[in-house]
Amino acid sequence: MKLSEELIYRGFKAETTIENPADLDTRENKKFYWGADPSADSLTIGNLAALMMCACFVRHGYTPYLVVGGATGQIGDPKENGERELKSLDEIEHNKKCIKAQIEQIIKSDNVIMCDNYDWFRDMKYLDFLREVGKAFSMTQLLDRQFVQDRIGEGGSGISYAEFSYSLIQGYDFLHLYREHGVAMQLCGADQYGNCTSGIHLIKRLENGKADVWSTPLIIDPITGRKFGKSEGNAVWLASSDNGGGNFTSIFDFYQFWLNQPDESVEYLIKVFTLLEKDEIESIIKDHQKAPEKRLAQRALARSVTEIVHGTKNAEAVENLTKMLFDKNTDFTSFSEDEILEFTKYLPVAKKGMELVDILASTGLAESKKKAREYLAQGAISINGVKASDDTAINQTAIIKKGKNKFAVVK
RNA sequence: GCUGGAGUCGUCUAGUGGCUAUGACAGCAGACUGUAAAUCUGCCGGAUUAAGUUCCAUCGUAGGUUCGAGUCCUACCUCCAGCACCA
Repeated sequence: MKLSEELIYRGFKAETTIENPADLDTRENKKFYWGADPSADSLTIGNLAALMMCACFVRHGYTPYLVVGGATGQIGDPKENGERELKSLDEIEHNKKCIKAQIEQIIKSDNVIMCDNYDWFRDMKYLDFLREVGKAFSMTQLLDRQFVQDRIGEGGSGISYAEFSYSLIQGYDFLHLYREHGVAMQLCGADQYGNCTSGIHLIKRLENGKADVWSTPLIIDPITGRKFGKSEGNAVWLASSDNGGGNFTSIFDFYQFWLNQPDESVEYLIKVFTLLEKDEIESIIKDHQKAPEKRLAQRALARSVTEIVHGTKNAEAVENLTKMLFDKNTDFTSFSEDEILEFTKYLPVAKKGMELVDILASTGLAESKKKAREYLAQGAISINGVKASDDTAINQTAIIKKGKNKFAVVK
């Protein structure tokens, strides 16, 4: 499949300045740029969708310039509904490192070029910036942008000068990469399209050059219609919370997230988030439609995404784990030492001898002891496959289950 | 700078001195299912208890008035609108 065909097949096409997608196949300048701000110490599956698109370009011979926004991250990309908290410089430094590692894990290619826009902003002088970049923008145009309109005026939440200027900074990135490396195309999520066009504008204005933007639709939660992202509070993180990774998403939960996708979304998600070929996808979807209760498509999706993000070994392990934990015939008391040991790598662990309520709270199965009691009363908790309703001490090795797909090990 | 309006749970929202801060969405759990969707039921600040038992917190921040404050007063912060100043 040609690049243009694949992009459209996988649903990676939203607004773009490229009139005929087929131009992408024959384009001489096969360099593109994509950027992410270090606003957290992990990317989410929203970023992953854009990265999968980048990977698609890379597979077709494009050279990626991947920018971590050390400078833009210090300002913050304006949201629709309110000013962002400024991050401390230390935090940004830390976030940059984490995000870089994640990007490298997903875009595997020898000619990836990683950049940090702080490198070219560090020594930028304010006056120089205004004279060169500021002069190239008309205030009317800037004020006309949708998010500015949303935030200024009746019912708006206001916007600071700093955030207002964000788009110029990002625009300058594009100009810089165009000048220094001859990059003439930017990839982005549809929400960034406006920012990207600032770059095009600058390149045209100052270099009399032609540059393009290609954007991918935002990944929308099909049920709620909201996008997946950290601002929405329903983030699925790429970083794993296993081995003390804080509030991120454990590999097991990550896998479960995909496995639980409704039938209506699975085809769309599998195209975006996996590297499976068209005929593979088609045959999976066909089989899936014949027997949706087998969740074949969800399984393929979950396996494949987990593999991309967390590696084959982890993906295999949680897939296995899932099989054992969800098989109706499983006798929970018959697991071997080795199997239990394997569980503890991916599931929260509590020491035996503790009260059940404490176990639930300390493993995070319940957010608080109060919740733990509530779950017990509702019959949401089972021990080794048997429903529990009382708060007793657990003195043997056991698998605790809360709800449909949250587990912990007592050992 | 002046005048007026606004700030309530993750989000939107009701609440003009009276005890228990509405309602919706999102989220979580139960039933039914296929670890799906839809539907029905319950929960939805924290701790504590055999127990809705008791305690604490909470309507932008800090004070005050009052037996009693989300509600009234004062100051401050943030936002919006209009006017003025400066152009």
